[in-house]
Amino acid sequence: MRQSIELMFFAYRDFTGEADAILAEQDMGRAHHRVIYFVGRNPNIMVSDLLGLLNITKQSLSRVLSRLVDDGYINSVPGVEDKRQRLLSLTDKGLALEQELTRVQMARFSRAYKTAGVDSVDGFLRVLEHMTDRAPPTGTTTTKG
Amino acid sequence: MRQSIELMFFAYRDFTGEADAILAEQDMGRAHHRVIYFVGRNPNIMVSDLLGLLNITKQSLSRVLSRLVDDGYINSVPGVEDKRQRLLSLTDKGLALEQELTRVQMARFSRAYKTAGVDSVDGFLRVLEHMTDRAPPTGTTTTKG
DNA sequence: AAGATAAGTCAACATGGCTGACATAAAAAC
DNA sequence: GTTTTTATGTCAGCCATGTTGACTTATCTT
Repeated sequence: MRQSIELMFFAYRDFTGEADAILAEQDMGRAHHRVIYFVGRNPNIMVSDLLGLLNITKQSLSRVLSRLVDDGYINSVPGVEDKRQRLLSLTDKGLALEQELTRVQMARFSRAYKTAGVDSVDGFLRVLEHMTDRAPPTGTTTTKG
Repeated sequence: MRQSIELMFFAYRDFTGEADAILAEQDMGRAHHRVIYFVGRNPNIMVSDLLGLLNITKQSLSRVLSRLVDDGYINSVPGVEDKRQRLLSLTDKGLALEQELTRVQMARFSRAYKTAGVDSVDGFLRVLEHMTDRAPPTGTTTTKG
């Protein structure tokens, strides 16, 4: 049980470590990564929805997002139905970075999945889902009902 | 695969969230928690070993550790064999806080383990172990060799 | 005696959270 | 059509926690 807590700490630290190193090369941090990642996963997301996903204040987001837009990683276009909104999406440059970052993290998962044995994956994902406060997506890793 | 990355992010955030709230009541942060936790797990650990575990600089640790010693959460006593060392251990007060924090995190794991199904636990731990850069402790969650 | 090690300190800096206050444009409500 | 609410952005400052570099002290090792 205590072992679980400890593993969670080390696993997360190492999980984010590689991506952090790549980001550091472009003078970016984990915050930039999260924005790039969630915009990539949710194309044309509006700012307030992104805030909700990230669970941070708009002032915090602003510092990071402005930089990403200025540097051409993210497009910000006014909504057509509601012109107050800024709809966010990755540029080609942003997509490239997102993929590079995702690649190293996926590689870590692949390696862990392989060495732990594929039988372990289902259980891993099931537990992880139930660790969050969010409603677990129903019918996802349900190999067994 | 991408889902794994996302789950990892949310699971860790929510995993630390409850403890963060308790710590905030005593005007402490996650850094204090980590120190309390690892000192609790490694009684009479010396400072440089703790630094190695936490992977931070002594200057970073100093701010947090000084406070914990001053406020009576942690004992710091010179080593008997090597008087340069400061051996760290939890006081009763420190132990009480550590247990309170660990309790909420263990509760989250219990809940997740229960709802995900006990069959999932072994796989979860196996994968988590292999996610880290550290040599996975051999023979731990090995239900199946 | 000289050098290495364990620990601590001072100073300065970066990142990424936070609050509060305020501005603007557009939509919604009346 | 005026008012209010909403979506966004911005300025200013605070806090926690990480960093580097330089230097001190005590103690152990050689």
